[in-house]
Amino acid sequence: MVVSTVLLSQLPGAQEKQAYERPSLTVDLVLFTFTEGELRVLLIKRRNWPYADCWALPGGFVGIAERIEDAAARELSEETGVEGVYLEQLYTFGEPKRDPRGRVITVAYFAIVGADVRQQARAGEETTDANWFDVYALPRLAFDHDRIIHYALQRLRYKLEYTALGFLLLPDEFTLSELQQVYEVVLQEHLDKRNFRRKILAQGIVEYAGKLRYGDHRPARLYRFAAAAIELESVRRRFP
Amino acid sequence: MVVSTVLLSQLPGAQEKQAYERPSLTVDLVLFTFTEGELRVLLIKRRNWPYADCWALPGGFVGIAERIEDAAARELSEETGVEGVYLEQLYTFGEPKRDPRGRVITVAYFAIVGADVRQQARAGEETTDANWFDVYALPRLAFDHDRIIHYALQRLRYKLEYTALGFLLLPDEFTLSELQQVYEVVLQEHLDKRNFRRKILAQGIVEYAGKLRYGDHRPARLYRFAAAAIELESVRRRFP
DNA sequence: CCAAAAGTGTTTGCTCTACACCCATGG
DNA sequence: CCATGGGTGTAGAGCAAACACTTTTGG
Repeated sequence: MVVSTVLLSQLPGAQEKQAYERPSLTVDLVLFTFTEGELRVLLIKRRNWPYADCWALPGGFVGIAERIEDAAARELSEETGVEGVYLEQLYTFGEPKRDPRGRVITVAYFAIVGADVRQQARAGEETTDANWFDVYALPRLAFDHDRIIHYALQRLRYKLEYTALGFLLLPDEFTLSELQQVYEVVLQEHLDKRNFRRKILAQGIVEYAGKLRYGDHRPARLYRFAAAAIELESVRRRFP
Repeated sequence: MVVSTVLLSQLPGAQEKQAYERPSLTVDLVLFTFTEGELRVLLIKRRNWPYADCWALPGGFVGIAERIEDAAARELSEETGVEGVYLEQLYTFGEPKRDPRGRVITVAYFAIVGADVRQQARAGEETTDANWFDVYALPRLAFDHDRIIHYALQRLRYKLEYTALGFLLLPDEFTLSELQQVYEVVLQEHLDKRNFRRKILAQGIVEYAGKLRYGDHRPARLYRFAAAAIELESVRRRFP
C-alpha cells in the first residue's frame, strides 16, 4: 500500500531505550485442510472472556524465551495433536484495539494438513471443542480473526498458483479428480479436465501409486506426489 | 518450512491470561532505491549500546497505542524526511537472543523510494549519519539486520517478477535502458534489450513523456509510468 | 443397460526466445 | 568521423486454451 501523507510526527517519537510500554505477543494459526469437497479451517470455541463462546483461531501467548515459530508449532501440537506439518509465517496483526485485554500483537501462521493427518488430530483434542469449518461459511469470529483468515485464504490461492502446496491439502494418495477439485474450490474457478491432467502430469510432481480406488463407478487411479516437489516454486513472470 | 517433530510439549504452555512476560516491539525498515547503477539500502550509524558505531536499519520502538504500520511510517519520516512512499510489511523477526537488551520482536517493513524523493531525504537527516549502501557490498550490520535485508532482497526480486514495483525505484521520468538496468541489477541476470522493451511497452504500464534526455550520445526517450499499474499483479501460473 | 465419473488427443493461436544492424548525438 | 549508447523486427519453438467422445464400473 501507499502510506497516506498525514502528519505522523506528533506521535510518541523515538527517544531512547526501555521506557516503552510493552505489548503482549501471541500467535494464531490458520490451519487448512480439504474434505468432502470443501476447503476447511480449524476453529476452537473460546471459553473465557473476551469473546467467550465465540469461535476463534487456535493460538496463544508466546513464552518470553520461546521462538515465535516454536510457539506456533507448540499451539498446533497442543490444540490438535498434529506435528510435522507445513507451517509458515503469514502476517503480523497489531491494531491497537484488536483485543480488549490491552495491546496484543499477534503473529499469524498459515498451516496445511492433509486428510490423513487430520484424523489423528481428533486424539489431540483435550479441552475446548474444535471444529472444521468450510472457509466459505464461517461463523462469527473472535477478534480480527475473520480478517486473518481472509488474508490466509489469499495467500493460499496465491501459493496454489505457483507452488505445489495444493497437494498437502489431500491425503497421501488421491485421484486427479480430487486434486482438480482442490484447485477449483480454492481458486473458485472452473478448470478443464484434460488440460489440468496434462499440466499436472507434465510437471512430474505426482506419481502413479499403482492402485485404483473403487467407488460408485469407474475406478480411479491413485497418485501420490513426489515429495521433492513440495517447495518447488515456479513462475513464468510477466514483468519485465 | 516443515516443523521438526521434536517434543515441544514441555514448553510454557497455554494456561491463561496475563501472567506472560512481554517482549518489546520495534519496527525496522529496509528502504531501497536505485542510483548510479546500484541497488541501494539506507543504513544509519548507531550511537548507543548495543552495537554502537555499527550500521543498522532505520527503525525504533512502537508506541503502545500506535499502529505498527504507523510506527514504520513515522520512523521513515523521522529518519529520512520521506513520506508517501511504498511501504509493506515484510516479516516479523523474533529470535529470543537477537537483541542483547532482552526479548525484542521486530516487525520488518519493506519500502521503496525513487531517486527524486530520495534527494529530499537529505533534509530529513537530523541526528545520526545515514548512508545509502550498495546491497551487494554491505558493511557489518547490527543485530540480525543482514538477515532482514537478505529477506527483503528476496521479496524485492520476487515482486519485480510479477508486479510493476520496479518502477518505483527510479525517478518519475526514466529511460527504458535505466529501467532495464534496474531489472538486471536486482535480478542479477542479463536481459535482452529488444525483448525487454517489447515486453514493457506491451504491458501498457509506461507512457512516453514526450521528452528526450540529452546526454553523452544519442538522446533517449523519457518515459513515466501509468500510476494505475503500480499495484497490478500478474502471474502466468505454473500449477495447475 | 443405464448412470456416473474416469480417462484420453488434436488443433490453433499466442508468447517467448534468440539474434544483428542502423541511428542520433557529442566530442 | 568516431565512439557510444539508443533504437528497431522477424522467424521458429514451445506453451496454453478450447473442445467431445469412449471406457469402466456399480446398481
